[in-house]
Amino acid sequence: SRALNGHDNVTEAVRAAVLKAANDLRYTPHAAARSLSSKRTNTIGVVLPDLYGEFFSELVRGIDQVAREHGKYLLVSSYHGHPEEQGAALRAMRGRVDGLLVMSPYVHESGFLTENLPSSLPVVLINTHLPDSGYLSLRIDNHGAAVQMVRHLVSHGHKRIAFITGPEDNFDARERLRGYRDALAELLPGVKEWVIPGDFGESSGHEAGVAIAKAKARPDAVFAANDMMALGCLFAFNQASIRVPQDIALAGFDDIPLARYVHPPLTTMRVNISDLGARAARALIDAGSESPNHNAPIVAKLIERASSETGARSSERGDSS
Amino acid sequence: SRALNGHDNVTEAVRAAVLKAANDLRYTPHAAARSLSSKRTNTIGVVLPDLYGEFFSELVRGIDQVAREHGKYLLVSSYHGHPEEQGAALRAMRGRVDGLLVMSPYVHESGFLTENLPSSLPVVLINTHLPDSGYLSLRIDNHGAAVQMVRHLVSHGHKRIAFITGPEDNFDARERLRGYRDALAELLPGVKEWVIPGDFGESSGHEAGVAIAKAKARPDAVFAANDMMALGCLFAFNQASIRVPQDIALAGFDDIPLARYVHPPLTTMRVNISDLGARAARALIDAGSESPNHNAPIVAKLIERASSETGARSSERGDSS
DNA sequence: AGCCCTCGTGTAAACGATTTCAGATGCATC
DNA sequence: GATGCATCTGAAATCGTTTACACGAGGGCT
Repeated sequence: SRALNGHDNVTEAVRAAVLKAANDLRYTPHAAARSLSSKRTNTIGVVLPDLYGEFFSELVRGIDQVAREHGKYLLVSSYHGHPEEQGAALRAMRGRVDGLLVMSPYVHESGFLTENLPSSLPVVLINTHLPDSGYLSLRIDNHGAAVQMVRHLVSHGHKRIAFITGPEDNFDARERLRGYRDALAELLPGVKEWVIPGDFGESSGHEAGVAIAKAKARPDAVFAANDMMALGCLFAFNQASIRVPQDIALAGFDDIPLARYVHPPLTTMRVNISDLGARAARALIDAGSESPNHNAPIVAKLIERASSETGARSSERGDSS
Repeated sequence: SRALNGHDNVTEAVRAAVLKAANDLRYTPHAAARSLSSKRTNTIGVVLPDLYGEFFSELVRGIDQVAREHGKYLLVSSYHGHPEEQGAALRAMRGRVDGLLVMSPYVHESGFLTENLPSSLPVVLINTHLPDSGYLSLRIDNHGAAVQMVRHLVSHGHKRIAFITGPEDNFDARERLRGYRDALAELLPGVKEWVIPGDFGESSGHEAGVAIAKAKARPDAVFAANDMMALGCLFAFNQASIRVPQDIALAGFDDIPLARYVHPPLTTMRVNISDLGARAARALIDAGSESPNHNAPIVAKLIERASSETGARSSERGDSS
């Protein structure tokens, strides 16, 4: 063991002999036994609500990158919205991992989470609303991003700005809504908010678009809490022969790959998700050393495209990825 | 242990007492210790070349789904094309997992793989070229899919069909090329093949498109070995004012989400990737019981869209996902 | 020369579960 | 009433490492 693990209290001659023997015998250490005695697993646990879609794919990719740099393995687990599965997943991590990355974007579960998070392991929360828990927590600055977008729309002269919300129990969605409201109150005092319910799905965006098309007084601009709803909305506008951006401006949130390719290309907020994952992983690995910037929220970047332009111009085609 | 693990040789009274005590103490079994003694980890290892992009995201999702149904955990590992990392990853799985799902789409490494795959664990290969290894191996019927696509193009009256290849050392790419050649030889004997090198990247597709645009005699149709290259090619055609499909038909492979949204929507081959992952996981879990259909290749489905239509028609907009 | 300290190596305890094995208890049978 | 058998429980071995500890040899110092 001493020879193989590179301890310094072993003669080079002996080490060479051991190494040769190990190689000859095709010896591979048994990870479970090693973990049991050393109390380290070299594995970090990742507990996510789902694995579907680009967001999680990118998140895991960022985590994986940092993990590999540090020689850590990744134990992933998704719970598909079932709290009991999430609890089971969290508890089953004991003895399996050295630390946990947990994402739980549901606002109602804060008690549940503190109940089930293992106390003995370092934990980093991702985009999870758990106030005053003492856990390290990384999040996207959804509020600031929404403010930024409203500011952009207002700067283009729009006054009546409608907002299509996400699911009520989703923390990101709430923060975006809050940003919309705050920005509106600050930039356009006296103008009433216009909030249309949605659920992040394309069809709910479509319904919202239909509702807007039917309204007697249409808004100048529509800000959807995510791109999929914005696309649904755009589709509804197309069907109703409402031109974007000439008749109505449209903006989304997430910058999904499609956003660049639709007609007109969609103005949206981009969040570097793999960076979010990478920073979370780094924060977990550095846990204890308390780098202060670990807690800084991830700021989103405004991606201006044709869907929010003031004049009608030609379409943009993005760079290839 | 007997009480907690539901063995039947324990009185209900005792079991209840143990369960209560365990609950009071917030006892959680230590996975490493359990694995060491029981020789089971309830974990399956997934070794992939990368985690980037929709393909791997979907693959992992399919695997995860089946794994969760069976109460298994997932240890994922990517090696980013570095064989030494891949070897290390494979060896480090000992004592960590009960079985391995391995994808290694490089044709040149067959010796390397047999060398590093742990002999003691059940292994299922995904889209990996390793002839006569005895391992269970699931693959996509790339050859058949390419044949199907060429058949489709030919049935629309195209005769001069160009093919943009993928990376030379990629097994999928090779199979698609082989399918193109075989179909051409069968359906259009005497017509010479037209193969343009590519590397699966959008820019290589763009270069191929530029080359085709410059050619004195253009092909009737272009079949790209994947959608990204087809999109690059489409972009080049747009720049050269070549109309698709009126002047030239275009087809891709993969059915990435974008394919439906570009102008014109792209004809392509769809592979149910999450199903591939799910079937691989199922095969691994059932390892030993030898269900014969485990080895059946995954067949791709032709998705006909406007980019290969004979007459110029209006664009299609797909259903929302 | 004797002492102490350092360095390297062999031995054994610990890690926390599962599982085998040996008793103990209770019940039925002869 | 003794024997046998089935059932449950307690003790101990086991899994494959790491690490603490003890021991012996060698070198520098007084």
